Amino acid sequence: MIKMTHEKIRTRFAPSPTGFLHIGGARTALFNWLYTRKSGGTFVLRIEDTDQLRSTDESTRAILDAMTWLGLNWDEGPYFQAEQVAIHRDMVQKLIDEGKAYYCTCSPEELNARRKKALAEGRKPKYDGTCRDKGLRRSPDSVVRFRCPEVGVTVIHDLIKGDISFKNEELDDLILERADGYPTYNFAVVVDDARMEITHVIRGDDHVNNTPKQILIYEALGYEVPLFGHVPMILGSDKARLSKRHGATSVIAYQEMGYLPEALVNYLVRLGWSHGDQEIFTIEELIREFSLEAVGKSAAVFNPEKLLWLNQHYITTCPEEKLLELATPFWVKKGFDVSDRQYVAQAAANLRTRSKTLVEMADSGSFYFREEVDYDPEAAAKFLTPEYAGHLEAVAERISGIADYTKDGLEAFLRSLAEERGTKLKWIAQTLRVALTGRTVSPGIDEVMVILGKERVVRKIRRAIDRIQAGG
RNA sequence: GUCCCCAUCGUCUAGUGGCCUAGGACACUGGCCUUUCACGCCGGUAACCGGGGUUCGACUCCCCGUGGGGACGCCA
Repeated sequence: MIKMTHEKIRTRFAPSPTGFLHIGGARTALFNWLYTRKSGGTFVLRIEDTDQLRSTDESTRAILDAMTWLGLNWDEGPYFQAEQVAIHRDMVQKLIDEGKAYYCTCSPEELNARRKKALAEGRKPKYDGTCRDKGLRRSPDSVVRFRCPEVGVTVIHDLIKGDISFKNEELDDLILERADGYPTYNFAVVVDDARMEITHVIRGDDHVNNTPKQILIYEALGYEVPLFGHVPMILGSDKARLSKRHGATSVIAYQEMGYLPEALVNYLVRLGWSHGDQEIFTIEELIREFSLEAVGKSAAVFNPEKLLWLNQHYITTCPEEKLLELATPFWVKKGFDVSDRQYVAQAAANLRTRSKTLVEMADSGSFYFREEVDYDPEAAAKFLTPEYAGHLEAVAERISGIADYTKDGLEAFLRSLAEERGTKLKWIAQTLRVALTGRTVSPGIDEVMVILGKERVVRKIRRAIDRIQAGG
């Protein structure tokens, strides 16, 4: 309770703007966000755009949009790393002045050749120190390398994985500043995290091997070393790193496929983190219960089926007004008239228990919006026949006389009609189903009739009868 | 190749030395409900990688092996 300001937690999410927000990145951002919200800290967004060739504004935009969609709001930023080059250069100079870094003129080609040779000979392909003690000065194509300690051990006290130690001799004299004057990732990330006073660095565990080098740089610069938490990777069904081969990996793609952000967040958080046997979490619960200690240490396989299940859960349980908002755009995209909100809301409510995604809902509910029924050939061949035409005629004739035009009233009407006509409800229901929806699969036919309303029902039945009389 | 990490049902996981003849969830599956399809309800199949220790007692601790992942860029 004392020194609150000093203990305030500051985290960051630092994507590089070279593509869309990836599922894995989204989970990392989510863990950072939850950890920060739980502790009342500050969540910083920083765009790592020091790679001038690959960074694009479109990617930055896309990443911001995806985070917003997921509800991962940030408190500071976005900061752009490339805007800090002057500071990065000062820091590099400081290291050179102190003898902690040196200029190197080995060409990329040479380095590549040496790397290949080392690998072929079974050695670790680290920089061989050619320029380390040459005392070179800056030149047009020189780079700056870190003078890495050759003895000693560097240990990471990881919040998720526990202590991890590395022998410094295994580490490399990594490049700090490129020939183009821009800092490399491992240097820029240290300077920026330190300057932004990041207290907890939560990131993917593919960064574990970079961490000892970064710790050494923090120390060389005289900065305080933050706490680290490395979250395990997300794998595809073949246990290989998740990639496009395994299906959609972009967060926005899931939005387009009709997933709810709540579902994706809930799925992602349970991939690696757990809280007893609980599967469904509200955001409030997550903020309350989340902890890095409960994050597992092993990589997790991405399972689209479970995501689908969660999506269905959120579709079936969200409030009706919310559902209307969610579903409408997908029908708009199909070119349907959605001006009657009441009608759209009823259609969506009617379809929610049988839709795993909003796209599925929009597809299976198209009949609600199409005047012309799009008959499934097989279904029409089986039910839109002279044999069943009488059922349709009867319904069309009697429908205006149905006083209790509700689900129950219609069910009673159809049952008595079946009895009257000496058949089973099943045959009348299926025939009606094909006439009204074009398919043999649909929501309960009485519900469909209620939502469609008498006029539409009669029009569709007339059309079906015409079709039968025309001989299919 | 070297270094680092990991290892419970097909998948996500619970489990922190005895409560485990290992629990939940997804998927799969049998049944019920039923105007089709879903939903819902009831039930089922399915796992502690292998070998050594430590201990009265190991899924839980230690070691080795095996398997998987990651890193080894003037990418991040």
